[in-house]
Amino acid sequence: MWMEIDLQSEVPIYTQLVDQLIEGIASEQLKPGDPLPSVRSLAADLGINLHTVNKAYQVLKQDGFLQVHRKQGVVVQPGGMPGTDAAFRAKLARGIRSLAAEAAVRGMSETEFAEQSAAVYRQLTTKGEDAK
Amino acid sequence: MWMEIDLQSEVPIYTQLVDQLIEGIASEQLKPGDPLPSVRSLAADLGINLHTVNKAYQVLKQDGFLQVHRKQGVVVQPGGMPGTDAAFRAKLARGIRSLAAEAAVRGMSETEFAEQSAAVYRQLTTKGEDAK
Amino acid sequence: MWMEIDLQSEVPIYTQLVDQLIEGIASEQLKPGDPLPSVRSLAADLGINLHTVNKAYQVLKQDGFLQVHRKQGVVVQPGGMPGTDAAFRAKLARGIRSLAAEAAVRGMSETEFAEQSAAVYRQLTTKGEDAK
Amino acid sequence: MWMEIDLQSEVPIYTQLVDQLIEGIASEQLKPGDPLPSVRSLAADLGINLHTVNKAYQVLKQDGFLQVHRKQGVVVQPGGMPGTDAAFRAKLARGIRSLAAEAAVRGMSETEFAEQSAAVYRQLTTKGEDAK
DNA sequence: GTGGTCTAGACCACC
DNA sequence: GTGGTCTAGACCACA
Repeated sequence: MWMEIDLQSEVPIYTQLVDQLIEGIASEQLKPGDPLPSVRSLAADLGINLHTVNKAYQVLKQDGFLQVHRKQGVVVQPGGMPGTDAAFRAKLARGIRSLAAEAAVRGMSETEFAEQSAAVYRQLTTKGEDAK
Repeated sequence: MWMEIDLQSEVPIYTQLVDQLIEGIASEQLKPGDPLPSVRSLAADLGINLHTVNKAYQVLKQDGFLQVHRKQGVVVQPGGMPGTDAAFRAKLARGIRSLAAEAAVRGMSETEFAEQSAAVYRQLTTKGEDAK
Repeated sequence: MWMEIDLQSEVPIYTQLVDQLIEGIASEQLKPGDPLPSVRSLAADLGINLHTVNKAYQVLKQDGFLQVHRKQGVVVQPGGMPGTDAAFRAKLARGIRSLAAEAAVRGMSETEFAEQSAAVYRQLTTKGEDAK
Repeated sequence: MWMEIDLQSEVPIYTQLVDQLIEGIASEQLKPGDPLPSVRSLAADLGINLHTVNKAYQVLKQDGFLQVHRKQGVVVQPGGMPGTDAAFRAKLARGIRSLAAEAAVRGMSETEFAEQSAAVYRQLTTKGEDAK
């Protein structure tokens, strides 16, 4: 598996997992319908507890990014991803505001900030190209 | 004081304080050298614990946004704000990556995302105009 | 066969089967004495496991809705259905209580709830009319 | 605490907790803003694990029935309960359909069924009167 | 073998 | 003291 966990990080392990799985979908390394490793095998691969993996899967299921089948395991949501609903836009605005404020204080200009945002977005969504 | 605390939020109170103080500096409602309320008075104003305010001030001092004098109290860093050092750029990239990935998955385009970033930045830095 | 299985559902497949067979009897699409498909053929039709179909049949046999003959196969109970015994009334009360409580909390009135119950009952028992 | 857990039941403990808490709100034994016991104390009271209590609280928080504060613990949602949204109406219809089908098969009439529904609803919402 | 549930015990951040 | 997170190990229902 192409995931990496930083056990020393202050950000919870399950959150790291959630982020990386979303990035995997964004970069099309994970496509709708693709199967994901079972909680047990992924936990073993990463050297963490299966409950931690399970929590990440539950969060993503809750948000509509994954489906958990009774027996076949976990798959990437096949029928289209959830859109930019109000909850997400609020979350996005909050996240950007916090980052933008500190960037502004540290002297980064509006265009620099916007370009940085665009650059990170582009890098993410074209990461999958390397794998081809 | 123009700060608002959401006790129900999942984000720690001291973090909300830190964010709002940084936003205050970004919008120039707080200028270099400006005095900040004492730990005691701010805590009383907001109805929160002394330790919580103190922690926020310590974090901001640590990052170089504030100066804490034993006797004269707390002031906004008078000698220029810290710049965009490597640590910040890393933190910024991480923050944006997480947001950008979810935005991409939810169908938001690169330009939409960049424009949203610019819009939030602009709104922040021009908020102070109202107060004039 | 007119049954539909939702593999993504959180409710077990065998429970979905049980429910739909009971609904079939309620709507008189299945009448006392009617033969049911063999475990093998139904499993094949629905693309599920033999054991799953078998478990559903066993549950229904246990409750007295079906008769399972070693050789002749499975038939809908010919000699009258079981009545509203104490066990069922308890199960019914438990089920309704859980639904009614959430309905009440969400602001649905008693009459609304009762009418919804009646409406669903009526829809079920008249569904068979279409097939005629 | 007025809750009772049946460890032998096939229904998960956390689900029993969820149901009873919703019933408590429906009967106004729990009013908006009321504090709930901490996960630790409730777990100790009921003789179960704190994680089990926590799961119940998380489910109810997710559905908007509870708020979890950082430190004051858990309280009943003060600002109005969630309404009868599409998700709930679907869940309600599914639940009633399953019960109504079996009731019909067992010979319970539509009016009996509707009256039983109304009776259970009324008993729930007037239970709080006893406590007065 | 899969996820779901439960237990037990631990450490941490927050306040 | 509160909830949040993580680990470890267990049993069960489902398929």
